[in-house]
Amino acid sequence: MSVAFKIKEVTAAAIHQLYGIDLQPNDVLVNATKPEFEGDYTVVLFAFIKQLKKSPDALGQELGSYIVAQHPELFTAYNVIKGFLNLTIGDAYWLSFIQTQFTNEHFGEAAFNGTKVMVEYSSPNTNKPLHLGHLRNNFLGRSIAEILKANGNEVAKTCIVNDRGIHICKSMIAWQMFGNGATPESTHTKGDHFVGDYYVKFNDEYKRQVEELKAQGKLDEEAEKSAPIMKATQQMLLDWEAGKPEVMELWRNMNSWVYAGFDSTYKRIGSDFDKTYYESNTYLLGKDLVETGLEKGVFYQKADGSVWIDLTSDGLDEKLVRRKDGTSVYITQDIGLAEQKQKEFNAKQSIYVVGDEQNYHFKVLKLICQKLGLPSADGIYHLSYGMVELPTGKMKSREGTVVDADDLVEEMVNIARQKTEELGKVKDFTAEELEELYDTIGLGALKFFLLRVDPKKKMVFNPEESIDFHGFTGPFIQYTHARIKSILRKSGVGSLELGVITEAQTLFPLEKELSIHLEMFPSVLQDAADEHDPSKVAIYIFNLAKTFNSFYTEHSIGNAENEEKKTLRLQLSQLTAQVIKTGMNVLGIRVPERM
RNA sequence: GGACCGGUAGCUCAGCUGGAUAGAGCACAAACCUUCUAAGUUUGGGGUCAUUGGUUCGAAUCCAAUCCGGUUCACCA
Repeated sequence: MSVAFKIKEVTAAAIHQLYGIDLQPNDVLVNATKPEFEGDYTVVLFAFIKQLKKSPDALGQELGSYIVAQHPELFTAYNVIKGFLNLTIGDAYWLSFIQTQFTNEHFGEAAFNGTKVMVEYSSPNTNKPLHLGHLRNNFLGRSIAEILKANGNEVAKTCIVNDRGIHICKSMIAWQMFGNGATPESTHTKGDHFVGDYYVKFNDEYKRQVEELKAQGKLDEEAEKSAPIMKATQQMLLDWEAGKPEVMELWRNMNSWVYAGFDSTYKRIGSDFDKTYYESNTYLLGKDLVETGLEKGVFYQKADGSVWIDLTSDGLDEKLVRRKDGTSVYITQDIGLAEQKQKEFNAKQSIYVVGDEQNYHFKVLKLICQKLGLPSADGIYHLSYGMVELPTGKMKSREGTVVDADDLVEEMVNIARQKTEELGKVKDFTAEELEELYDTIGLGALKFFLLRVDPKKKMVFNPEESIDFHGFTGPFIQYTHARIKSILRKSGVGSLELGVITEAQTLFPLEKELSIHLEMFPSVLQDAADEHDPSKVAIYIFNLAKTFNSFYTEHSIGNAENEEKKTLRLQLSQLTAQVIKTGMNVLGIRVPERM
């Protein structure tokens, strides 16, 4: 349990004892004490003064003296300023904390709690390669899965591949028209890029045909509808649904190229899945649930045969769940898939990592599942994240303003290579070790950049300015880790064989500050899981690294004033490195031993 | 038009269950490597927290209105 929470408990208990008022620990507001005041943690008293009819100062004095007297093992002093009760934690507490945790490689992680959670993420279309937006999705999904694991959950990662539909047929048609039998192998192109190029070709040709028809005097809408290439694409979708052999073969071929491309990108960025669903297998799911819904009176049928649900009483609209031709729509498939996943995994919570433009969709999905009384309903959680935008606005594939995932990863790794070479600190590394280091740093910079921002918020990426390697960045934290490891190596101690601190000693401010930061780690991990927000971890780790670097600059570790101090500082360093490693790992970022 | 999200330093972002003088990083100006990794540290300048009103001991945070930006409300997925 964290000290901050203990203070809440102790304060609530004290108020109960002294004034007979029952409080929950979380009714007590506890903050870190501002640096300009004496103390470590501050209890904010204003909330209680009305109820207790006491002046803030009197209440603070009474509470402070009571709490300190009751818990001498924890507190050594208090002071009251205005309505703030500042408490000082004794050095003995921090020393004991460091002493008991510095060898704990799982510090911060919770014990297995038996809860099953599903995380669905990535979910690409097979008509074009991954871009920066997908990277945010993949990093978020992977990270939230790791954060949940660290909090004791059993996590299953899933992916739904959107491998069918009109957009896939567009690439297929364009390949038939312009491909001349080319393949990724024959053109030495990565499969997903190869197929994506035909998607672009489709759009170019389509635009050309529309212009041509308009020049012949047709109206916009008519031209768009009657363009031969669009008609051919629509026919192809019908042929696909009918299972026409040559269309199926082309479809399988093109998808296999895309999958090969995706696989190599996934491998590089560290995305993996316990189970992959393909929409071509799941798009018919949910049909039986439409019948169920009709029987239960949750859905209703219109005169033309289409089936709807009326959500106006929930403040939403009417929503179609089955077309008049009897085919199902997106939401119906999703309901069906939710049920299928529920049957397969029986998870308590099912997290969907999907962009915020689908907020409405997931609201509706959950609502419909609840109205149908499905077991999956209450576990549905939409982890909604904002778009990654360019300074000029949204990325648009049609306007060529998309930041390609593979290109960006490559660029980041190249920058890492260049900077590492300039600094020249790892000249003795083998070629393989160097490549691994460049990957670690380049991808670390990229992942940290995308994860350090609150997922809910949209964010801006400027391709003109490369992602930084200084300050609030992945490499800064990786560097701090490598630096600590270097110190530990030079001090000639193995990780588990540091001495015992026996004497009570006085902590310097930065030693204490570092201890306080370290002690917060478990509650930060828990908070990140509760909020589904990896940025909490990113921000925390950054502040920890910054605190360590100040501590490092101020105090010598290997040549400390005496053996006691040396032992303490080595233990502090060791635990800091451990927390950085665990924290970065849940973000999906590796930390090097040297850089 | 309805619903939802956002607007904090030149830029990118924290802070939002109301609490002490609103914080980081980048950029800018300067200082610090014969001793543990300078991808570092320290210092400085930089703010009408979109606007207006309200709630109260106290508002960047809550409420209302307004302005600006975004998303969504498809027999697309």
